[in-house]
Amino acid sequence: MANFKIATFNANSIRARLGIITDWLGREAPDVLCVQETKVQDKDFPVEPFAQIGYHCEYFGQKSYNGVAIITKEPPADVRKGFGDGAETQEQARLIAATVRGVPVVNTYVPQGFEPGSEKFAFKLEWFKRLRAYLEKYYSPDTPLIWTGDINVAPEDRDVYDPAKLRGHCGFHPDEQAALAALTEAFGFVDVFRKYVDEPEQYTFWDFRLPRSVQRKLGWRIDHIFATKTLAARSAHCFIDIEPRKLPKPSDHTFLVAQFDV
DNA sequence: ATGGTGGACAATCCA
Repeated sequence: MANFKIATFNANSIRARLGIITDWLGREAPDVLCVQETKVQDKDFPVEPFAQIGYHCEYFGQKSYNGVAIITKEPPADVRKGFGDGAETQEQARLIAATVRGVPVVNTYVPQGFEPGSEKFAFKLEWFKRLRAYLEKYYSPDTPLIWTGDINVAPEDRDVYDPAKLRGHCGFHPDEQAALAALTEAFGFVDVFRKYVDEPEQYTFWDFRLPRSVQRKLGWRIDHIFATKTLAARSAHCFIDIEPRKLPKPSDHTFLVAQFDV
């Protein structure tokens, strides 16, 4: 069995974080890095810096906002961009899928949702239903599949810094947790990080607007790696790499990594 | 105390 290493990272502009990402790839050498919020049109995607360190890029972007990419050592197969469900009215580049070394990977940037009661919040809840229909169309709960990315929902109380205060806020609202749970239960998804780490205060996101949020542990665990049961049974490790968050110009998210024997 | 900062991109929008 060979080791399969996958990571996810919300870059908040792939061009602004290029050095952070290429340095990290050089150090961790994953088979796959899934990126969200690339914030770049396809014609301007920085393919060259990745090619120079031996990585191939598949990307689906738009001007200024959103944008996702799958960066791999070996060129992937079966690349798909967007839901393709006809409901992508205003351009919303939030999903890219590919099969890497035989492992199907779906990388999503789930809508942030603004605030409960808003149109954006309703769009976010609906987006989970569209994702479920998409997954049921192309994949099966009984075969290996990874769903990863910035999911923009903290599943449990231990996944936010102050559950009593934050309950009902966007990202930690019961309706969002129910929407996520409906999808994970439908597909039997295992939260791979929670297979290995039970402790609270394990975060992947810290708000830029809160001063010294990392040092004060004011974080959220909203980036996830989900695997179907048959694949999760072959997981070997999962961890949050906090080091890039300590760099001078970090993203507000950090890297989440999982390994499988496949 | 309803702010704060960062990025894209060219006045605000998004997170």
